[in-house]
Amino acid sequence: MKIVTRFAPSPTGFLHIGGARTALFNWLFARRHGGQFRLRIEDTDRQRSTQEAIDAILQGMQWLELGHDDEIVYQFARASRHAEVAQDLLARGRAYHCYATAEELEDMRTKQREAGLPVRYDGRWRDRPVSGPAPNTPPVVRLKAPQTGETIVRDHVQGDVRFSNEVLDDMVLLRSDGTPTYMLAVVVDDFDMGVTHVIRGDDHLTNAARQMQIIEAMDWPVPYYAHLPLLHGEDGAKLSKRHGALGIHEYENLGYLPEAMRNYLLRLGWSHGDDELITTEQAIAWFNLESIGQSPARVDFKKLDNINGNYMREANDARLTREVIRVLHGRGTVVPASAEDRLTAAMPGLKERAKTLVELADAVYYLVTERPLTLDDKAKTLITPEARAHLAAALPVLTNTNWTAPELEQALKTFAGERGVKLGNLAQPLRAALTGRSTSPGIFDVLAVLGREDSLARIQDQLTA
RNA sequence: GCGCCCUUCGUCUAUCGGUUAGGACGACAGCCUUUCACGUUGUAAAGACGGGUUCGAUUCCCGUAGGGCGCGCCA
Repeated sequence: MKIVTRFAPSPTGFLHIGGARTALFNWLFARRHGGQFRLRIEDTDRQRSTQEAIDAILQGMQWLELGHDDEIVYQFARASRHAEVAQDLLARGRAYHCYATAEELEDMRTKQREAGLPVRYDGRWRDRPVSGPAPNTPPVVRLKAPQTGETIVRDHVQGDVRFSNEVLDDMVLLRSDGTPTYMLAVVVDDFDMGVTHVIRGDDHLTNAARQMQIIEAMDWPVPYYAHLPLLHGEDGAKLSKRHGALGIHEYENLGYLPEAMRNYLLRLGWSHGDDELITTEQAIAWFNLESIGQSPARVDFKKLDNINGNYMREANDARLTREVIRVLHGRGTVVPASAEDRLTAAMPGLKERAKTLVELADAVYYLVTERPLTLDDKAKTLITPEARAHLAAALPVLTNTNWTAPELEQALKTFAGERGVKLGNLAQPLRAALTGRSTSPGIFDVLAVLGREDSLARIQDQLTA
């Protein structure tokens, strides 16, 4: 069987972390089986769907590198096909017109609530003879759902989930204005797109039962279902802006690498023994529905940071240089072209120390700023009169040393030994003078990357300051 | 209210009836060290509760509690 999965977001907001995970799982499953991963924009809610949201979703998926196959399906454009299916259902006697008004239904629900009864459509138009007087209001089309027996969703994550048909009411298929509802549209589109596996959030589990009723009324094949437990925020509460329901593009701005994000998202609900760092290639080889957990997970930025740090260290230096320059530009920082080579040269030492691109950008201050440097507070305290004396004395030694990290190290260690000063007491002031900060990559690497001229001048700056 | 789902360290998770309940993040402590990281060693840390089934339950069943989702002419 050719496997087809789909990601079907509604463009009423940005792509958040939960949606991104759903997209990832669908993508992985399709890739794993050499199938197709399709994208469908569920824009049938004309009031709330926006082009901005569509763009945000597309950009988010592009950033995550989750490429879809085939054309994007825009659900609204398929309204006439949906209506056609509704007519078909009507013709088969599996659906009927309902003339109840919104007010009437609201009234019905209120009464049901008050009486402590389950809130659902009571089927008041289900068996009315068509020959009766047609009311003035335009009707909706409702599914004539089975009233006895049960509908069983055979879910790959949740197992068999049984719903008594008594609790599922006759859902609206076509609104009074002739437009399709979500329930109908999903079923028709999934069928037309040849979707074999529906992988989506847990919040659709009950919908699955209702959708199955439509599918069965049409005699269509029921897809395999996999409903993913929802994601919660760090505090366990529902995902909200504070802790995770950020648009996925925010994670890009926060300085995360897409491959790290994928790894993190994958581990939220899916596992492969004790493996934590899982490359996308491995994920494609290993991904399966059986290993998806059944309980909801919380987002944890600490863990994300850690994973991102791991990927940063593995990342290519030239790439990180490009990325950090991009972040710097975003901040309005001017990066001289000459700094690019320095950045790349310093990258091995820099990336060891950063968990995100943002941290990386913070750390490259000394490479993209022209002297004289402005020292931060901690660095200032390192430049004591005694430190100045050490630096002054070291200057001629440095001047006469071959400018490579190993040779500089050798020279300065010897110098420190002869002077009877601990290397740290020399290295820290040196670090302050060269980088303007109290922390940086190894000081000999800093010297080497900065070069003789700039290094000596920066030290000189602190002697005369 | 009705229906459905979920419940192992603070967090993500492993375990597919028999383990000293494992790993990772985080925390704490040590080592390494020119700073910060990295790395490394170690410590603390979990089966919600109550019943069953079984020779034996974290694991299977039921109930309770807690959390979540759904119950629209929204998606």
